[in-house]
Amino acid sequence: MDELDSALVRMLQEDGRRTNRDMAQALGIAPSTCLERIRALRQSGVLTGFHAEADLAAIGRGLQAVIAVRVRPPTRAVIEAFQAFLERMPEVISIFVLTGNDDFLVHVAVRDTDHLHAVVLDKLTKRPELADVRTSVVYNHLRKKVIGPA
Amino acid sequence: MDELDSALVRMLQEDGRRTNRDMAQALGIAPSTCLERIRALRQSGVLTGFHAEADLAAIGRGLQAVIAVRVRPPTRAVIEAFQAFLERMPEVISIFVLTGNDDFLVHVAVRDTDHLHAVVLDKLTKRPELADVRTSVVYNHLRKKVIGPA
DNA sequence: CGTAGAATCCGAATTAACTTCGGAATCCGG
DNA sequence: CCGGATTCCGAAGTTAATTCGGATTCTACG
Repeated sequence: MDELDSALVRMLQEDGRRTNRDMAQALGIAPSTCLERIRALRQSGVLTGFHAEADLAAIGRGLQAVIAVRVRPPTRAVIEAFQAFLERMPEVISIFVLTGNDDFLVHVAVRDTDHLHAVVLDKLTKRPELADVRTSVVYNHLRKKVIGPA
Repeated sequence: MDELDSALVRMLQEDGRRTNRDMAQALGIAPSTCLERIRALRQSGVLTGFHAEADLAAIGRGLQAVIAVRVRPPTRAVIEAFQAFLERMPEVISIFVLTGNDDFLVHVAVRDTDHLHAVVLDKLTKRPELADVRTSVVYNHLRKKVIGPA
């Protein structure tokens, strides 16, 4: 993980389709060297994948919310079962498992408020282990693409 | 946005480096057609970008937390200034602007607990508009890669 | 220092993919 | 049924990815 590797990670976080040649030229190294570096970064688990990002509104899911959830009892079995349940819900796009008062923070993307209401009332509150739910609508969600080393 | 477009978005969300030829073959269309479809999806804003994903632990930021923040007064000027401040913090990887009791949910990735403590005490609580902070450590964060239409 | 071994890097050649574009096919409104 | 517009295809040309043998650099140890 030298300066070259960091630069490559940064460039690929910014644009996952930037060509190998282009990056090699930007860094002043040979394309074959650049390719080998990136292969090593993948192999070693620094780069975990490449993904396209889709506009949520464009695919009919323009409303986002975060739902704080408390489950009882907060045992491993209950937590893991509830997490598996969340993962299978198509409305869920991200799950935080937390310390503190709430056990989960569930990030959902839905069609509209009716859809959101249905998710909370018809899916979440159907679960007997669910002890408490607080839903907040998301006005805006910013996600940083480039994340540098500490 | 027909069935072909949805399939392409799904495939590229899963693997942003999947080749055009490969996807064309999987869908039974010509590579040139496939390319044109993807160009149109980008042009129309459905596909917003391609990004590499890096392992946070591998880049020395293995500890995540979500910080619920309330600012006073919750005016546009204050909210926007605080958001701009958050965006400039390198520890912040994602920001939710919310309805409800808290105004922001700040997702941070830091080196260790000392680093987290420093972020909260030395950066956030330095801001005079900050009225309330609650920090929760993240045990686990799952992010769905493939997000289908509603 | 000097050296041997390992790791890294390079560059040319091969392979594969992207991209363009003219023409055929299809769709759709009148 | 017809005309126009859109979409789709496939071949050709361009560019990029990938491989690999040799040269260079680094490193540990005598």
